[in-house]
Amino acid sequence: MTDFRLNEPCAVPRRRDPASTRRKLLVAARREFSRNGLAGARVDEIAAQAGVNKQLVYHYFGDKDAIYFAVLEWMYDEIVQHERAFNVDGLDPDQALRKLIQSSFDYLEQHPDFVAILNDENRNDAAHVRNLTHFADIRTPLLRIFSRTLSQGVRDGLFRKGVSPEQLYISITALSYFYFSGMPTLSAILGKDLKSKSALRARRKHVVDFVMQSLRP
Amino acid sequence: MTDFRLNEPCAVPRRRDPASTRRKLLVAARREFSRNGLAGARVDEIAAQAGVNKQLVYHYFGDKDAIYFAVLEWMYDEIVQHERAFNVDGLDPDQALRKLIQSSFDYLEQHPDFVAILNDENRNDAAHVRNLTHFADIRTPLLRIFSRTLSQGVRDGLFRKGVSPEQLYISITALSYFYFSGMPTLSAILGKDLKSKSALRARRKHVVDFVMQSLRP
Amino acid sequence: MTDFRLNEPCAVPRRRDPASTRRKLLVAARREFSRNGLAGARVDEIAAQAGVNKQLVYHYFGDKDAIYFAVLEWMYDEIVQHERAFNVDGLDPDQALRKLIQSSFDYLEQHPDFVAILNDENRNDAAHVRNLTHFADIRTPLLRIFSRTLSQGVRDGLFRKGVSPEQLYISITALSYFYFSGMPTLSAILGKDLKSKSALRARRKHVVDFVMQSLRP
Amino acid sequence: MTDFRLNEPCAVPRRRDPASTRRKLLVAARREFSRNGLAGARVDEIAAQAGVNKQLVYHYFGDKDAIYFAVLEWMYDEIVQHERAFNVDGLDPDQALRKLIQSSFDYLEQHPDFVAILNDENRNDAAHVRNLTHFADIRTPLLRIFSRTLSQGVRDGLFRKGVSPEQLYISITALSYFYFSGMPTLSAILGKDLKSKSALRARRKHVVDFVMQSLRP
DNA sequence: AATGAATGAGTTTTCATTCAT
DNA sequence: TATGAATGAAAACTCATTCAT
Repeated sequence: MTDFRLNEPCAVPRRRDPASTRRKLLVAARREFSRNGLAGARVDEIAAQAGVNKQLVYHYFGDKDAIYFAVLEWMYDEIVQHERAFNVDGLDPDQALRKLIQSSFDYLEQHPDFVAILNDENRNDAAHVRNLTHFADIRTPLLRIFSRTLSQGVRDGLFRKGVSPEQLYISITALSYFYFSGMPTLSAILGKDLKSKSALRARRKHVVDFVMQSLRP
Repeated sequence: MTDFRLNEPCAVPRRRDPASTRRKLLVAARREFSRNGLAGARVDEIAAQAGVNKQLVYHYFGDKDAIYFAVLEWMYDEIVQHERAFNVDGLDPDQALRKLIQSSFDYLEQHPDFVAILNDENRNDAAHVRNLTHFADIRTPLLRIFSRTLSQGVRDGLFRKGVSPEQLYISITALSYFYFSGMPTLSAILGKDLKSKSALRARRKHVVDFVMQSLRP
Repeated sequence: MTDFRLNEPCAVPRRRDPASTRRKLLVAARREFSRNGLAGARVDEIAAQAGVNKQLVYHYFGDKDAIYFAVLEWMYDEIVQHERAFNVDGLDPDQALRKLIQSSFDYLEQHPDFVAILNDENRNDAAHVRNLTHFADIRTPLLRIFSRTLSQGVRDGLFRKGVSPEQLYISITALSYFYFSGMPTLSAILGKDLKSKSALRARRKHVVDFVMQSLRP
Repeated sequence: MTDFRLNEPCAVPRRRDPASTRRKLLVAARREFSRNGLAGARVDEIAAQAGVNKQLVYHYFGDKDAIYFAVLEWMYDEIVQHERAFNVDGLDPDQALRKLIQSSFDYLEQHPDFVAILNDENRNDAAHVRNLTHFADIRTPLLRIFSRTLSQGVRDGLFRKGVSPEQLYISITALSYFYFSGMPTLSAILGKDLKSKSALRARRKHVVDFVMQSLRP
């Protein structure tokens, strides 16, 4: 707003920075969509939060749906990147699985907007997510790790037989995801604050234990 | 259009049936809110689906928020009633817990609109649910059953020690709830239809097994 | 605006008069569309001119295109009615044709908005007019009269042979229509006011003479 | 994107061709205005069709109205040039008039965008056309030819007396102009394709005959 | 001369809500 | 109790125009 460097007129930073504008819009949109859902989100609010003219939403993305879609793509890219970075090489199945569970928990804790937006998508029958190019590819790396870890654990006598890797994948996700996604209602029902440091620590431990105990031979 | 019985102008049957009208509005509203969320739902659509005039929404409920709240109360009553009817007397802890898990799964399967609406509530920080009178009471009966069953199972040497009944309650709910709530996205990720008869049966079995195995001493 | 009959509370006229509202909207729309074309017309302006809330345009018609279409239908009905009322029975071909020409001239003079809207339609390739139900029916009565009058005049030795009734229909319309439709430009080119009483009288006479002279045997 | 010839930065050929750019914009604008009218035309579309940046419309012309005006001037110049090239010297009045009528018909057939834009101008009360410098001059040459031809024909006993050259000018124009301007609606009414080769030939002949017959003594 | 980002005012359309009967 | 007209505020989206490079 105020320019503090009087002697460097050409160094005035960030006037006309399309990449930055686009990014600011996406950040604001992600926030707005996660708070209010697709239907409840306001284009005006997105622009205001991004600190730019409303028309730029249309200039960069086309319409409300399109920027929503761009947010989904962004979230998707983040996850793919996160999972690509994930590495359990050298760990025994027990350690690998613990790490997987914790990683899943931590990711959801750190990305509450992801949880919120995904819930809205699911209510809407994943209408947009379906159209993400190669969306299904998301499963390959993670499921492969699950499968390999599980079968190796079974072979090593660490895990019991008969557990489907897909069901296990759903269950591990469920145990963390629902905690965050259902937190407001759960807090009301249980009458306690579930997002306190200690509550989070307790839940994280419970999830790991719950799964590992279930897999005992 | 034209009434052919001239002598009984008031005998025209079923025009004016307040109770029925109210019920039809609630049914339509539940459907509309579950499909589109609070923000996305349309008062026009609710009235149209109920087959009555839009003004009656305001006549019976006050405003959009109020009918949404009425839907929440209705859902809440249903659950309370369902849980009140729930009975594990005479069952040993193992059987009781299995029944609890299955019951939870079945209830969610049969009430997809409940799942959808609750998700929207959670995104909105449970703003309305909080205001349900005695909402917290919902926990008492169910948690008491959990606690009793769990501690008795531990005492009987059927279940391992150290599992918090609250965490167990969350986990059991999570394993079923997330399956339904995340179904559209999960289907896309896993590339299979999760709402088929066989998929539902498999998941139900997995959830019961997963929990029971985890509780082994 | 002001109610002058104080003693008849139930006679207070025109609060809630849907038919009147719809009519007022149509009148305002016809005016607005004729002045500014479909693209240039403003829904706001239509509502303001009708003295009602803008939303009523959508309530009664759907959208801007729909009220435009309704205006076209109205104009079409007017013409059909006008032509249906047209009667040359008992007149000899010469008199009948003169009457036809004058009637055509007079109708266009009295309906300048018709001319303006039709021009816009034509620029837009008659996109809407095409969809008027039975639009083609408009030709039947008028063309039939032309054909009959013409052939009878030929038979009676009043008119020369070899004139196509369709060409004649187009020409008679053209001679009047273009005068009104092109009036602003023509006035500028010729440097005189073409809509003055005397100019109109002169043109009307010219058109009749021009056609009748042309048909001489 | 990157220029690889470091020593001839300005030698990049044909980027920057002001005259060509201006021309391309005018061509695109004429097309756009004729299709959509002044109100319906889009500056974006004009630039896109011209294949240049939108800002150049403002650079070269000022604003939307100004480029519209430039199109009118262009059309006006074309007509003036066309009429200046027109020559009936050495022809007897009969032949001269036939040539005039045919020329008028042919010009309109070949310039449908002229017809479209003029219609829009007329709906708008010729607001822009009025301001064309020396616009009225357009009449001088053509009307003079009409007057001379007509009076000479009367003198020669070829044409009847009492026909106003101005009315004749309007009528001749009307008979051709309306055919093209009203073609979409007329086609719909008459149920036939009026722009086919044979239909055009028939109309052209009819117009010439119609006028010449009318002028018989 | 040329580009594309950025702006603000406007324009259509939607929607919850109230009014009159 | 029931209906449909009517309203005003707000929302999405458009568009001519200007700015910065």
